[in-house]
Amino acid sequence: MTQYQDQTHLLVAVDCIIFGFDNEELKLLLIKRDFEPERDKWSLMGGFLRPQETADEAAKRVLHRLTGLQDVYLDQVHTFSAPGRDPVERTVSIAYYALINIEDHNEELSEQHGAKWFSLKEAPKLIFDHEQMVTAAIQKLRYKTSVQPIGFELLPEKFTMRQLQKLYEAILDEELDKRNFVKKINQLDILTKLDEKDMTSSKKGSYLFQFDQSKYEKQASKGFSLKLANQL
Amino acid sequence: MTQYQDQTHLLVAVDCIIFGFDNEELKLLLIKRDFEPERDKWSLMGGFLRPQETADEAAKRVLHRLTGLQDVYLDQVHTFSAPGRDPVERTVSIAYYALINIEDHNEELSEQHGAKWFSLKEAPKLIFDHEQMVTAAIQKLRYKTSVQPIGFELLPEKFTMRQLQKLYEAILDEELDKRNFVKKINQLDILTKLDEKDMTSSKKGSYLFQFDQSKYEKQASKGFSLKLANQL
DNA sequence: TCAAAAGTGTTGCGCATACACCCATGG
DNA sequence: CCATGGGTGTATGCGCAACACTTTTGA
Repeated sequence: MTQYQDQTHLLVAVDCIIFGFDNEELKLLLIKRDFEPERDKWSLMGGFLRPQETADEAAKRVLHRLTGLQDVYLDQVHTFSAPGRDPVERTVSIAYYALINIEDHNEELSEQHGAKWFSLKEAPKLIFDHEQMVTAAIQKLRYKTSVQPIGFELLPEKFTMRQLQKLYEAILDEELDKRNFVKKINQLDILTKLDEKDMTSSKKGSYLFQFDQSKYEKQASKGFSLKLANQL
Repeated sequence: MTQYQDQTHLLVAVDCIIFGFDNEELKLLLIKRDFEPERDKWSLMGGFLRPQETADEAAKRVLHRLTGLQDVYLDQVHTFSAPGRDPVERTVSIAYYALINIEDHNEELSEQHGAKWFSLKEAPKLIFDHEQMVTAAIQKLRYKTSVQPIGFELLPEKFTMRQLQKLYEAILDEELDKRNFVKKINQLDILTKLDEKDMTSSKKGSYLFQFDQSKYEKQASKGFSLKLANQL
């Protein structure tokens, strides 16, 4: 049986672009590298692919190690393979982005890794090609958001319309009209309006909503015909 | 300096989904595997990543080997990494799709590889996860086509509106209205109408058009605001 | 003269956008 | 009672989709 013995074997890694949302802007969870080269520089959380796992599983593992979270929304973005991208040794890296609720993650764990949230616009320089990865991830997130309603992973279970709107504004980086936004979301018919109100943001209080998986699936099967963003 | 010595090294490959167009439907260039396992089964053209090349370069190389073509339109689709996907040895594969003019490729070369064009709908079973790759490639191609005018790579240098329409219909797998189509393409303003006519398709003859790179760039910088497909 | 493909404009409707006022309540 | 954010409806215009007839000419 033919073997592939003469071929070069390479390191394969995953790197995770971890998005969070603080009700104002999109955030990125970055870690401070604690080994050479580039010690103390900021970087994405990553890890090498192990013999018996898929890249998706590796990304999940890496994410769990940093945040303590399971079942995180993950999406493969792009694979980076320039020979010199990691100066230590050639490594092909598969970039993933993750959407997590910023409140949920285990702070102890992430502190152990020297992790910190940065707003997208104030993120520090990153090592290697990690900034390219972030750029590609945002683009993909934006695209996904504009064709299908994702992003609820970034919010608490119960949220107000206002929060959701702020989230979309942060992802798309444009302001949206309050009334039109509510109309669109309601047309999507994937949320349940609760009887509860959130009283922290105003005197009147604002209704809380909840993502409804079964509604979502019903609508998804019809195809989301609704345009959430002005342009892709 | 920390090294990554304890980590598993893997084979990394690229696989190419090669699209062509015969004025009627989308075609796929497949090769017959001439080694075990799965000898004589149909497969995508692929190759292993070499020490000093990026994945993009590897895809170009593989494509050149099969078709004799240089400077082919290539787009990375997705990376496949299931541990058992290649039974010989674990291989992570980065899938690319390529758009080529079906008339252009070197037939000798492709015959040497036992390559053959198949219409998308009549393609044979493929080895490993290659069918998944094809599916993912079509989706990405469809998406790209609907947000920016690509696909001219699939046509001869001079082509008729009718050919272009057929191409879009093949990619999007839906019928388009002739008059609306012409309007949309004209609005894009990226083609030059020639004084020549193609006389092979009808008695009247139909005008030939040519893709105009400089017009394209001018329009691209404004962003293509035009919707070519009904839905993404 | 007829068959076959090419070329061309108009209308109506649906959807997205733009826009402003009242409500409820805590302080 | 007032300040703050929450919640809601309508009118307009544009862009997309639907639609049919005339032209050309080779056979």
